[in-house]
Amino acid sequence: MASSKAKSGVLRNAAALLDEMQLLAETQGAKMVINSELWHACAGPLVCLPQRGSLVYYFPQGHSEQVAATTKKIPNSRIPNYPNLPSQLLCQVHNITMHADKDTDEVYAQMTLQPVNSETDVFPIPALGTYTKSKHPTEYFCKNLTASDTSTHGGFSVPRRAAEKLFPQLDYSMQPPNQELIVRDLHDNMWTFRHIYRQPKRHLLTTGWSLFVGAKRLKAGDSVLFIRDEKSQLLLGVRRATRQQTTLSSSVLSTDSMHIGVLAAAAHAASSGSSFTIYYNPRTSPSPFVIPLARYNKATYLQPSVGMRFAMMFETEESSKRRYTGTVVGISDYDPMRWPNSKWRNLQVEWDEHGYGERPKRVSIWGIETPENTLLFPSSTLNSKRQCLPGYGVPGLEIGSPTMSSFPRAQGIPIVTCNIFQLLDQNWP
Amino acid sequence: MASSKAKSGVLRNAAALLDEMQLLAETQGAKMVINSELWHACAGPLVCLPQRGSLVYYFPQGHSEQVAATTKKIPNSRIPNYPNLPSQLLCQVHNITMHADKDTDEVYAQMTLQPVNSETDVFPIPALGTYTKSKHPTEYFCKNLTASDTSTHGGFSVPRRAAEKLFPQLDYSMQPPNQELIVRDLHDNMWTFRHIYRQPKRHLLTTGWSLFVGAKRLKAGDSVLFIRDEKSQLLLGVRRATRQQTTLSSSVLSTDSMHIGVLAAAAHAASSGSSFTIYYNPRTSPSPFVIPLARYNKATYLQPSVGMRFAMMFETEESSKRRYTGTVVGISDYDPMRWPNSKWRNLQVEWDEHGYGERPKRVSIWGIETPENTLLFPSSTLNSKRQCLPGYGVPGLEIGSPTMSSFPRAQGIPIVTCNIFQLLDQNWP
DNA sequence: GTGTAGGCGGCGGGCCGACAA
DNA sequence: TTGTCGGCCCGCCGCCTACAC
Repeated sequence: MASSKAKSGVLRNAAALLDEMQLLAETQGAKMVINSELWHACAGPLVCLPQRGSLVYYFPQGHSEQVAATTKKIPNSRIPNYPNLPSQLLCQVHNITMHADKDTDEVYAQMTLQPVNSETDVFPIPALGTYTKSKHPTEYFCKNLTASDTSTHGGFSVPRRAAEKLFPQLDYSMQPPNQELIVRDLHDNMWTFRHIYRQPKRHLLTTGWSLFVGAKRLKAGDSVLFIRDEKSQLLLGVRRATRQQTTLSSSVLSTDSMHIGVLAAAAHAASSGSSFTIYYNPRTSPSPFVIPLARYNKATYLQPSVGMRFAMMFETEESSKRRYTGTVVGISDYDPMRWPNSKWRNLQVEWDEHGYGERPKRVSIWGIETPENTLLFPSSTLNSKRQCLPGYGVPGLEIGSPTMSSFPRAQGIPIVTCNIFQLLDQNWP
Repeated sequence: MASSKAKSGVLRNAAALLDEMQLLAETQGAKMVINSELWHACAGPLVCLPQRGSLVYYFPQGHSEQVAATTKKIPNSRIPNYPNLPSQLLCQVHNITMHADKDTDEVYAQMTLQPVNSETDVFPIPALGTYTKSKHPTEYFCKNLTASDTSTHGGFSVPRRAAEKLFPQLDYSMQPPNQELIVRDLHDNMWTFRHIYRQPKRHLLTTGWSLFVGAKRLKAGDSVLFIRDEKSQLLLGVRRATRQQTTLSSSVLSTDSMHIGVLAAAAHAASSGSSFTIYYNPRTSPSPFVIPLARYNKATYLQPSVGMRFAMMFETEESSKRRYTGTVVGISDYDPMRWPNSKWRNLQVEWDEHGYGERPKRVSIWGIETPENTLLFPSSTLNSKRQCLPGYGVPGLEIGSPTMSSFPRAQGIPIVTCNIFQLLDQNWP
């Protein structure tokens, strides 16, 4: 909070304005609770958030990677070392909130992290109901917008299965069958679309659609997604094509200062015992850098070894999940000078498949599945269900469930109803 | 520069993308040289930039103020102290470039500052011609947009004197007199407007105007400004109303991290002897925080005292300058805990006039004019002309010059053709 | 089943006056 | 001198059908 002393010296009108803005921001933050399922739908099927009150490891290197990806600048060598900042910092999640950029609808999460010395050094924090639960929608579809979808010339062509699965049933006795859809976005804005079923048999959104495209500044290649949440509300989200993404909004801080700011803030919190605040941008960040302690412990229970086989989840073009397999070919520091003995991306890997969507040459142990970590914790993986921890549970086990089979899956992915061992046997040489 | 080692570990496609973006940004920065006069017109009549190669004092407190004003958040108490970072850091300007935000046209300057130990510890840096000279346009006008100007219904009503002064002469034998204007903006985009002179006698911009309003997303209350530069080119700039300004583009760094990043970057540069990069947003920052050494020395030559009379320049609504007078009522640390003995805003002042546009209750000595500092350096103020250092020279002396009198001045400001002593006598009790 | 293009009707963008402040 | 509004026209937004793949 701003102390009255700090304010007294500032320009009077400026201070008043600041107060007003701050209040406004806080008020909005308080009343504007983002729909969790829609947020996760926009974030992607692999993204999970830690729970409020839970313990996590914070990885400064991963946070730096997110800054680099956001600014599209690799930090130069002028970044100082922070000898007191470990490569992984045990923290309790004091607060976590979901947000979406007012302009771009880009989803992000704000977390306040409190460094702690041990797993027992925690502060009891009441959970906030289901708000921070990472709940992925079970009914949704995501469509990559075509030139026709985004042109001013016409409306939006709704994939048949999507309309049948998500939209209210049409009265097919009408000529032509049509209805008005009212859908809400991440900011709780209402959008109304005319949904019509026309010859040749197809579902279209006409009136209202171009307003939406214009307001969100959608271009061909961007995606829209519709979901039906647990209350059966129809909701609507947006995902930008990776090419455009956020225009690097510098003009405030130099990229060097951003990198320094991220590290210095964590270092200061670690040494002073105070909390610090970070933003996590799931679609910008190359990898998550706030990892639940349980997941970390599970993954690091066994030492990795060169030659070890593993699998890892990736998001497909159609916003579903796809497992790729590979082999660990080396274990070494990613940045030996700055972060010696860090577990961040210390596994050098080779992938069984090449081409179509590059995959990282270095991964962290908690980012992959191995026969070992699955073997040792079968019960916890069975309990993970679709709640959180995707890619760390054993999603292959659930493929046959009604939840998963109810939605079209990516082409070319074998439907596997066996367990993890069979799965690994099938795909691995 | 990014070391090859740093890159080798990153995702391959990500690294390639980053390189590409970096190259692109550098190329654009290199070829896209912003018109200095237009930049200064947009920045305002009081804004001056230090010269490349010159010596300056960098004030971390002022930089923090800019961050606070940008994010509209006052930093909380979690910001660490940087005992090795002095309240003013002597630096050489290694590089300075003018920029404008692609989206908002907001002007800002990027500076690379090299901390130096003394005035003799400098590195010879070739000046870049006139590029970094702070040259304010002599012929310009700035109009606050009305509801009619920005509505889709009509065009733009050009103030008579502006059209006559800046636009090419119309052929008044035509019925009605009209011409096509081609004007360039900060990004070198070309805009064409139909300029027509109609009954009742008035100048209007019609065709093309609404495109411009739409593209720049101008609203009533924003300002447009036309200038004619030294090559007599007609140029066009934009200024947003202070209310909207930049939407705080967080979602990357927490405001705390920004404040920490600013201070830590400067502290690191100071202790390691490396350079650091900052952005200066003249229309957001409450006060400039990179002060030319010469100006600082001139201002601090005499000790300020309680009861001292002074004058200070402010920008008027019409983008001209206006001098306000006041009295020093106290000298004390602005932030005694964090920045003891800092000269930043260490003067508490009272203003002779109240109301209409709040003025700061604390100022820095280099921000004001006193009879003393004028007395001691009369020759340098006479040489300053209209090049740079406005508000620190004695602009009152130039008011009678052809340059100044050639343009309409703000209403209600007495035209003063006397020197600074008479001026002070006139306005002060 | 879905992307794209031609046809064309209607509505609002935008140019002109008029009028008032 | 200049801000705003009524009138009105034509350009293009956007809804339809048609057709290709």
